[in-house]
Amino acid sequence: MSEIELNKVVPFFAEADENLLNDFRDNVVAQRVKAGTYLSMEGDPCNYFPIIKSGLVRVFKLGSKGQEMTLYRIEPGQSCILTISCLLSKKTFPAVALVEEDCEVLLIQESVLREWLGKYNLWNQYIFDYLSRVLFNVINILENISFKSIDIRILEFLKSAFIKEGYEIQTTHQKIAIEIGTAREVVSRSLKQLEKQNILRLHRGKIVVTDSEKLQKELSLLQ
Amino acid sequence: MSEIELNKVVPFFAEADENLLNDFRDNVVAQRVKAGTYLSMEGDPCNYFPIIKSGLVRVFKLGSKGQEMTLYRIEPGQSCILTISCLLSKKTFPAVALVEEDCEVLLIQESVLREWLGKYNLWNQYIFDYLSRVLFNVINILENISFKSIDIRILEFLKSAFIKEGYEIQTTHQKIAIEIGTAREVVSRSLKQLEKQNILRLHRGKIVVTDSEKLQKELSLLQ
DNA sequence: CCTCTTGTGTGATTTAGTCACAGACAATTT
DNA sequence: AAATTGTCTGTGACTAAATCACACAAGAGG
Repeated sequence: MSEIELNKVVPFFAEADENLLNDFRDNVVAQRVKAGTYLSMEGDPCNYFPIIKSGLVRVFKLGSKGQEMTLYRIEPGQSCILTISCLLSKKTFPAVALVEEDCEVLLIQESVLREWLGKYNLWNQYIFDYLSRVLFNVINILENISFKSIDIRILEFLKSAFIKEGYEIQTTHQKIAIEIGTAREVVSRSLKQLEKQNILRLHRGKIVVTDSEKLQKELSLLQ
Repeated sequence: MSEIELNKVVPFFAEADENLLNDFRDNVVAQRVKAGTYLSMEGDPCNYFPIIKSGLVRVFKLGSKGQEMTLYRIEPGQSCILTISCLLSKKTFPAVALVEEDCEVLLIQESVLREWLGKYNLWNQYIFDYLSRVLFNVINILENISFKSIDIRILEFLKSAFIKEGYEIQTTHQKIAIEIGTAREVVSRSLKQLEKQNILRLHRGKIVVTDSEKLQKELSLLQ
């Protein structure tokens, strides 16, 4: 893997010295993984530490009746922080990691990871940074679930989806349910209400925002 | 502070070298804090990194209507991992830290913390360890809230309280509610049911377990 | 013994989650 | 073009949990 390529994928390599770069090149195994495959299931032992070079992975909790609760996503340049925690504390993986978009994954062996943690401070920082980011994220999810109403959570989801995708939001009610941690029917009913308020129009696999200001107003009204 | 004292408080100092120990002695400020004081509130900036030498601190999320949701507790030898994350990522504290039992707190300045992270690997490990422990804990709370019924969560609380305290559990319904993240009335009603099943007897500020086997049986029946 | 604070009990109501289906839409096959 | 299939959406009925609004009880301190 060329140096230029590395820099693009993992930002912190821009600051890395020769030793770390060489070490990285020598010890990393690249692998392609198709969308739909499970990188790990609840209870799996962790042997390799993965960095996502391209693609998208969703990490979520699975309930006994198939309910899902998204914890975080891994984007290019990021890594699965739960895997690191598991590797270092010798626990098993406490969630499910599912590839959402075809991935190129860089794998690093446990022993190598440990060695690098002792050797390279930059490496420590990189991992530390993601670990606290995920912790903040999970605490935020906990806050949403504990203290905010379904209506607010759906409006917030729509708002951020609107910012990312624009007026046409490509998603299903089921997918929204998984993101905000509730049941599909609940999402359907709440969306129907918003349609009656002329904030949006519902279609199969698509939501069209018709009045983004009203959406914003409704949100600030409720919270 | 003597070396012997340090070892007792923070286990990893047993393995520390002279440099770290000296550095620690030179840069740490000890402070006493009374039960009931708030170490930090939501949105506070973090300036010092605290290690709890004695006492007990509860870190929790506070909802808009005063609802509380315990995230984790800090026991002697442990530190407030959220504070570290905040210090290093320059975010504000995302929760409330309340002293439950009188504390002796060791304070370390941000600049010193950063220096040590670069210098001492043991120090990195210590922080890393707590960070992932809290992350696992918060994910576990999330799982409980999302997927488990109130009855199960109360039975699990009682089980672990029984293991810690024995047949007489000194607590209030409100405190249980805060621990498992629900409302006081919900706890009262569920406990009343358990009393009707002759699993326990309710008193003011105290719950007496009368049939621990039945408690265990009920728990395995439900989950 | 009275007063005040803190803790508990309970009905009524609202919100959210679960269960059980009925259709609806779109892609593919016949 | 019609039939088949899988996925997505809508909705009523029911259950679980949270919220609201009190009444009352127990114990601490004067």
